[in-house]
Amino acid sequence: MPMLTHSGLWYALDEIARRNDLTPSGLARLAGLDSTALNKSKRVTSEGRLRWPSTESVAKILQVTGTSLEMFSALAADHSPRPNPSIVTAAPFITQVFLQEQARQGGPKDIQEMDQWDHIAFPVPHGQFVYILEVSGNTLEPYYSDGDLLAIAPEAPLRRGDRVLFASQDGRIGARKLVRKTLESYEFRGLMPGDNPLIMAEQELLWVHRIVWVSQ
DNA sequence: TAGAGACATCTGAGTACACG
DNA sequence: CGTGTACTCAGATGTCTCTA
Repeated sequence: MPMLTHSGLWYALDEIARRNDLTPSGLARLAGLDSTALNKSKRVTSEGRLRWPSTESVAKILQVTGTSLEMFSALAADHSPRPNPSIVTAAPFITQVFLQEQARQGGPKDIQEMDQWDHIAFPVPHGQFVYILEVSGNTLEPYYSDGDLLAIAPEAPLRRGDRVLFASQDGRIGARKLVRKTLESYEFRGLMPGDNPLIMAEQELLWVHRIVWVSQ
């Protein structure tokens, strides 16, 4: 169960502003709050104590932007810290368009062998190989939007509740939460409560990789 | 538009007390 | 003894104002 963290909550509010083409000040005004209510300076006191927006303020922001509580929770959870992160200085950096093209061609099965892409720095669990996927288009919405970066650990063991990225034999790329895996199939759910389950046979899938980090 | 300080207002924990 | 209510007050959040 993801925790609602201070950074995650403020990240979610910033993301809601960004997705509505607003600055934090603009979002605050739109919600009927003081324009400085979402200032960076109002998030931590001069003594270093974390400040949290009231539930009333959050409710107003969700209402005026038409953002569901589920979406807000998902945004905040996406920014929750992973346990024992370490800084990986380099990882293959590929686009969703490229990944989809590879999936249509029946691959790639072993992304770790790819090394001709850009590299960036980001935090991931220690010692795991990862690659960075830049989301393009709207095929992963509402979970991930154009320009989001996902760190994918293709060799990480899959566990119940993991967020995963998968490629189907017909070239589709999808993001879901893994509910269970049997010998013959995978059962997924959407990242939002109430999303319909998705059951895919093992032979329908090219690969299923664990999402270990998200930067939006 | 954002940052920062001062101040107003609100919230909730703690406490005391009454009542069944 | 358990529960409900009223009160106090420290701390937290929101607003105002000024500056950059």
